[in-house]
Amino acid sequence: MKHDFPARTRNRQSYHHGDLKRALMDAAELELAAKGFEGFSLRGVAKRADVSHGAPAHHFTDVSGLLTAIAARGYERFIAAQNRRESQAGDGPRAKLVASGLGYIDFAIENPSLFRLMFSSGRPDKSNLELTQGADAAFEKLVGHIRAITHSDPHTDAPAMTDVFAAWAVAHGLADLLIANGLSRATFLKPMSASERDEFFSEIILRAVPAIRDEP
Amino acid sequence: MKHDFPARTRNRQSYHHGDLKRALMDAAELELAAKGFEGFSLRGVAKRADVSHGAPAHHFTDVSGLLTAIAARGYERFIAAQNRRESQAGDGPRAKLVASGLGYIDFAIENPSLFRLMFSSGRPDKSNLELTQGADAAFEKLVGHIRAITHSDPHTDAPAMTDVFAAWAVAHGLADLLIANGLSRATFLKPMSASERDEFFSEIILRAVPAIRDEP
DNA sequence: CCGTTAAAATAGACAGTGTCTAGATTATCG
DNA sequence: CGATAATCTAGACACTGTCTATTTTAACGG
Repeated sequence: MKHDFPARTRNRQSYHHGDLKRALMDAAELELAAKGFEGFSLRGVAKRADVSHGAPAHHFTDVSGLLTAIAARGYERFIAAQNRRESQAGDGPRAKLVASGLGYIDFAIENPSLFRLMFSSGRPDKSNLELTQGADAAFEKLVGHIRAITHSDPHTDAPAMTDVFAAWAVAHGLADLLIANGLSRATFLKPMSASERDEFFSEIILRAVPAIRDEP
Repeated sequence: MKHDFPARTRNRQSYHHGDLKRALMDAAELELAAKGFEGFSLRGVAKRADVSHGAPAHHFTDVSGLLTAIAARGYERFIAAQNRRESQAGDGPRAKLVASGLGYIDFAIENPSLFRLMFSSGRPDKSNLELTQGADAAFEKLVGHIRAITHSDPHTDAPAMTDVFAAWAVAHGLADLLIANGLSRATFLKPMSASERDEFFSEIILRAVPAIRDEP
């Protein structure tokens, strides 16, 4: 016998958790937001879920597996953030594109560590199906906006695909610079209110897809 | 007596290294390039420099100090990469701006981990003087390009500062997406040669600063 | 309902990490 | 030449991720 004292040192009704997988993902998001991307620890996640340090392995294999799951779920919120902005936006396809970009930036500001995990780290397993599905969905959303503006399919029309990447690069660049605090260089001109900031970003996003490409 | 065997187990002439600080920085860049940003280890750097694991602390305090120094030195190469492109470019200020952006991207592709360290990680100490000087120099370089195009000073003229951030965001977004492999979505249309890729990026960068803003 | 089997969760061990500290070695300079 | 400071070493500590044996519980076929 290895353990000569009761194993149940944790305050939980049953030995089995019931829904540990989800609980671990919730705990992992908290850990990520609290400790940041660098200080993230698998054992810290286990502590948050009030579970032994080895428990996560059974559901996620290793830390990369957990982070992959977190990143995949992140795409849902990522798309939700864009939808939120789009529903508040005006009608035209350009307005929708701009709103989508603002949602992109919203998401980065609200979840900087998760954003970095998803877009700027090699940690999630990019061959994971759920992850690639999330990324594909986000990409196709953007593709749809450009199609609505240009009336041509980016998947077969190279100039339209250029528009896709121009818009993506601008939104991504703004978001990444923002959470790296690079924009503090801009606001020293004058501190911006929320609506001023939206206006500032909107103009920059609009430049990515020149009006000349609009189809009536 | 604590050490009962000769302390000099390393194949070096003298106990003192001579130029350990520089040697550690070189080793750290190798380690960063080899193990990537995640797998970077201070002890691994010490091994590369053939020095005890505690030696780096004397020159850099801790791992953050070493990474800060690496990031600061990274700006020199970052600016050099831009200068290389600018010297090959045509005359006009727009051509110089585009070249600078292509250099931005070159740097990211050639040093992806270093790029991430500099722009997308909280690890370097941003209050460090040499680091902020490097970042400022890079920023002022861009400011100069926009000033040459618009003939107005971004530091006092808000529209010109908007141009600065538009150009910065586009270049940064393209670079960051590239090293995250996001561009693989574009090249499935057709694989691009180096010059085609330059053309592709150039067009996108140009959109950031509309021609209407040119001053003769 | 019971016994067997699979799943879920535990705690211990191991190598590796960053940082701290005491000690050993050497350069520097009055 | 001798004192002092700088440099480097090696051991310790707490922490990390992963592996393994073990315990507890759920699920399910008879």
